[in-house]
Amino acid sequence: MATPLSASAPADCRVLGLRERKKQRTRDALVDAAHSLFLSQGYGRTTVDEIAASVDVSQRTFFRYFANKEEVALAVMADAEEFFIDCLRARPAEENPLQAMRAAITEAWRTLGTARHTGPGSVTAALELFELIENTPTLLAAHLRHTTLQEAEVARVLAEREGLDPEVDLRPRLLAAVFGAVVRISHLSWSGDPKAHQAGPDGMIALIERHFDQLGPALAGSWR
Amino acid sequence: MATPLSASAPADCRVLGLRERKKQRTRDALVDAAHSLFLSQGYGRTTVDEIAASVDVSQRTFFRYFANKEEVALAVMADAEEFFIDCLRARPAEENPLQAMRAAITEAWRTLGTARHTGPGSVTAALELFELIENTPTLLAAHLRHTTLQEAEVARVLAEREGLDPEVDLRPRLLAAVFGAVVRISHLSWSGDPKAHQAGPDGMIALIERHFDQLGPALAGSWR
DNA sequence: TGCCGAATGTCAGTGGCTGACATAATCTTC
DNA sequence: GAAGATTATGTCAGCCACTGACATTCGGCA
Repeated sequence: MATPLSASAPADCRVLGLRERKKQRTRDALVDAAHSLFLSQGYGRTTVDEIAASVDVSQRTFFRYFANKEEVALAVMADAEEFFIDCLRARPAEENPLQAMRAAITEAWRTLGTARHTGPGSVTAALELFELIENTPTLLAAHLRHTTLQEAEVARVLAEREGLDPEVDLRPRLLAAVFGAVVRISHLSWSGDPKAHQAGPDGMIALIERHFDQLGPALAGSWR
Repeated sequence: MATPLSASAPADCRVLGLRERKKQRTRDALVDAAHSLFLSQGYGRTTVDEIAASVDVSQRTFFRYFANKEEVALAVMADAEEFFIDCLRARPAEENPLQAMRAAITEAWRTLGTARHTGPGSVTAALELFELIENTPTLLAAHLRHTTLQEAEVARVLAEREGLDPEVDLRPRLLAAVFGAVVRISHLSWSGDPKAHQAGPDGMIALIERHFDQLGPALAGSWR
């Protein structure tokens, strides 16, 4: 379902009607305009009117595309998360849950990394978003909430892979939540470490791997 | 520092001046009024004006006590979380990190459970809040954000206990985040299970323990 | 008692967000 | 290709969360 990152899909432009294409274009334009405004002036000092005006649509139209101001900022992230879930679903059944999750997230990052290297909707642009989100309380809150919703979906996928009922067995939801926590801490480390930014997606993958490797030791009885 | 739950501290009323006591009273009144309004009408259908009016205070005053509408709803939770951190700090140094965390949270729940059984600010009232938070997107988002801030503090405490630098060693932040995830899933299970509500704090403790016990199995290679 | 500072009230204004209705653009069907 | 059904958009009015500025009142204290 989800294409790598939100911006206009190159294919299937012909099959969709004019109406759908137009909608996609204004949506993308809104996301791009919002991003550049947010990154240059900051989230709080950017009004919805500004965003709408810079795409020549009314404020009312903006709110027909996005439920609120946060959503336009998190749209790219949301697509990336959905893409991760698609990757997870596609993992072979032989892999155990933890293996599948780790494989899915590195695969997701690598795919997104090769898809587009520049411009709005690129990985580097998406990475800039992390800083913005982390430094904007409202955005961080909205992002965390969205993440927990995705975790519920991840838990469902895991339960299905293993033929379990997620209402009864605690492990799917537990693993999904722990996985989410590890990824989040990795993102946090990433945005606190300028060196990691150069490496692009690979740097992020390496960071996530390091954190996963420390998961066992962190939960071990003694840290000595 | 933190007293068990927010409502008026019984002691030290005499030492504080009239001014401070009055402030504490209006603050508590605002929290109580907000809670009963939120629980009866819902969060979204309650205006700040209503809350302020039912305590005979101007809207402007409300916003001098609470930065926003969410804060008044989460005030009790925030105090409880801070109390947990105090419990964690007080754990003996011999305990390993995971032991200390588990001990601290059961201790926190037990203390809060025995402190007050009825009325606003009681544990049962606090438990009702979980449902409200979980069913109110805005509140859930704000709560999750606040939780991650607390996790940073937890990570600092853990690092200090073990004489580590939380900037270098990944384990403190990792364990704090995983712990937060486990507690959150427990809260979620709790609010989805009416049976658990009867047992009060003990029911919650039992749920958290069960989830912790499943943490190892969830992270194990195979689930078969 | 009288002064200082802190808490509160009032007021005006900004900005996010929504419902209702009218208009204009696309899609459909003949 | 025109009529009519859908759907996207604009406009307008309004609610509500939140803020700055200024005036007023109240508690602390000499």
